[in-house]
Amino acid sequence: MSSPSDIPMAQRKRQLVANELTEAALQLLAQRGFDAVTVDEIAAVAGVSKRTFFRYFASKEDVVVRFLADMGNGMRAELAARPAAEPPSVALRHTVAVPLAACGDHAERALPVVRLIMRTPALRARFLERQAQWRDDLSVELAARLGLEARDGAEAAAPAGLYPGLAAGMALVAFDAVLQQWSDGDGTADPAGLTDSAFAVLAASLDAVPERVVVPGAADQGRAANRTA
Amino acid sequence: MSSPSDIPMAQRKRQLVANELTEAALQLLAQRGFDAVTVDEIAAVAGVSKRTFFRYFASKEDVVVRFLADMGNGMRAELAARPAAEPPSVALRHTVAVPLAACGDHAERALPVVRLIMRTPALRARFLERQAQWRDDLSVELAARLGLEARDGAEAAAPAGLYPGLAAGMALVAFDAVLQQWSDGDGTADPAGLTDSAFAVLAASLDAVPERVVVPGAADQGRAANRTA
DNA sequence: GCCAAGTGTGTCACTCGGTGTCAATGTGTG
DNA sequence: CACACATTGACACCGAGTGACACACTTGGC
Repeated sequence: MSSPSDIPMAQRKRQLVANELTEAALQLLAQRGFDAVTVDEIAAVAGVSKRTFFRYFASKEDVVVRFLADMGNGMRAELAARPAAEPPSVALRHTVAVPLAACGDHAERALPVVRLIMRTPALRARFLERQAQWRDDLSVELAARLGLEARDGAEAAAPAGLYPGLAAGMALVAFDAVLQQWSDGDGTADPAGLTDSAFAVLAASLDAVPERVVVPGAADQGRAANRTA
Repeated sequence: MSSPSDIPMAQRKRQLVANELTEAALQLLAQRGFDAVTVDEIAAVAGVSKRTFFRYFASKEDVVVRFLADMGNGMRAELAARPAAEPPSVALRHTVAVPLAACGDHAERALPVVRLIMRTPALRARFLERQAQWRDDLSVELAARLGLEARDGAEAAAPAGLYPGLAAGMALVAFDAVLQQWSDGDGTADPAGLTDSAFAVLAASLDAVPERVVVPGAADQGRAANRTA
């Protein structure tokens, strides 16, 4: 970037190639299956070389998973933006509900991709790995939100240190369960409704925040759990 | 196997090669990292050819993940063996506690492997994929245990249909969190204690079984949740 | 002892995912 | 026009994984 004016130009060209590549990839992969399509084919359809494909995507899985990757970024931002007064169950429910709702709204495009991911082992594995990353992100966001500052150096193994990770994990279990139900069906199921149902099950544990935490919205912050210091 | 008498013979030879292979693999991989070791090297150390390696393991990841794979089988069996009177939180806690305790007992061998898996993206991904499989297994086992028979044909998206998957998922979130904490530390942490702490957080939701389920052991199964049918 | 049949293994050749390198091209700046 | 910089294609290369074939080795029957 030698000058400010070529940023928009080169940037747009880059974006255009990326779109072309994802378009070709999703088309071919959804149609013929993940293993039956080579990277060379995808690149050829997009009009570029194999080498260029790998300059845009880290792996063959990446093209597909990236398509849903924005979800993760959106989630962390969404959680950070939720009012501090909300109990964890509500804040986390909205956090996962946003990308899920996006899926439901663009079912025509999202459903085939989600289905492809869910039933292709290699893609499912990469997707779960990404979810684990989201879990860590949500975990620190949640800890900060609740005033449970994780001391970076000494990571205490106390229950209070376990809660954020567990809560974030639970939220993502719900996320995954909804996605699975939705992709198993014919797309007519409502992700929002499924999300509400799932969080109705999880809410009890989500709002039982350990330690000295104040959760204004919750009627009673039972400091129940705290054994095995 | 042309005769019954060669089953023990050939079988033992097979087992011996498999052991040799895993031994060599774990040794090399834990020492030099996953990407820095080729399958040819592993096979050479074990005294066989690359081709033979792939006759025993489906992939390079498989050698490592298989080492912890028995966990999954053990879990389903353990859950099935728990007394029916136990509330889900207790039954599931024991279910995941068994393999976790096994890790703690054989820390010398298990810790390096767990560490390798947890911090190698490719291995972590495959491990999570396997956990997803366990989740499905535990889910059906749990449904059977609670009398929530999943009609195979028509998979209803009702809350009652969501619960088993969520509960199993929560148990595995705890499992994963404990494993992560344990592998991050120096191995002196007690998996059993961590497991108890984790389930103390999750218990409230785990025992809130929706619908007409009877959980004898639980003093109070708040059937709070059940909105948005 | 010899000869099937079956199984495990090594070798070779090959495909495909993924990476490093370099030369060519294009684009914006002085 | 000359210069720097970014992007690309072409090529070579490595490693994972697979298919095919030939060569052992074991086992059982004659």
